Amino acid sequence: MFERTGRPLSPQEILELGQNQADGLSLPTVYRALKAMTEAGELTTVDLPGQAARYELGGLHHHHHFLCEDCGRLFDIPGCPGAVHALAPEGYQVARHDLTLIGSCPDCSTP
Amino acid sequence: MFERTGRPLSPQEILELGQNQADGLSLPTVYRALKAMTEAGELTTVDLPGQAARYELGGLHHHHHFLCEDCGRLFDIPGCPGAVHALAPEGYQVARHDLTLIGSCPDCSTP
DNA sequence: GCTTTATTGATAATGCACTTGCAATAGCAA
DNA sequence: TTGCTATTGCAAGTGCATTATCAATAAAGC
Repeated sequence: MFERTGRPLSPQEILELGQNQADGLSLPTVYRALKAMTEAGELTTVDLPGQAARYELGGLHHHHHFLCEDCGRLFDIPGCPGAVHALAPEGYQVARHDLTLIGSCPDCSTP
Repeated sequence: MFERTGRPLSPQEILELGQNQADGLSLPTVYRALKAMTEAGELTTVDLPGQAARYELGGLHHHHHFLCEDCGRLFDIPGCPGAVHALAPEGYQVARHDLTLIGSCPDCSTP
């Protein structure tokens, strides 16, 4: 019950991975484990619009995500354009930000 | 039935605005109008994770959004850090990107 | 003024992600 | 092995945004 694939996984993906790995695994069990691990700080949540949330290991460096429109997978991408907070107009206090690149991953862009 | 408040509105917000403006307005009507106007290209959709979608006028310049965690409202912010696409690692083809700043709007940060 | 058509509102239904209740199973100590 | 506790799977249930249904009302045409 550990996710080391290097990219954020959705509950469905976790379910399928778990089922492939010999043990039968059910969706409620996935959600129960995710909830427990998130509360324990081991995982963090990555929310996407209109889709199920993804989960990745907590304590990672600040980074952003790449969403492949073809396969629906989400990837971590390192780095961050520094000037982001300066975009906020006068009076807006920025606590954090969220950047997602959308396109095709290597697997899907070179068929 | 036109939204010129200068920021993206959720169906709920549109409903409340419409109801305040003399006419009784119902949620199905809001969704019907939004669907028609979106298909006609007059509106574009702004999806947020875990929340109802927002709608804003189509044909605006490239811009991003600011989400106030206190009041839940979404605002337009001009500009864009140019170097965004360069963040993608080798092999990832970026079609577009999505940047959201999260924090407190002027109304909420100075009570 | 009266019939036909379109639009609206109220309500119920759908789809989806996620959660819960509960019986069955696994793990483990004695 | 026996009995107890914790975890699991299954199936049903929640909550929410969105959509369909359909009668009623408003607008348009005659």
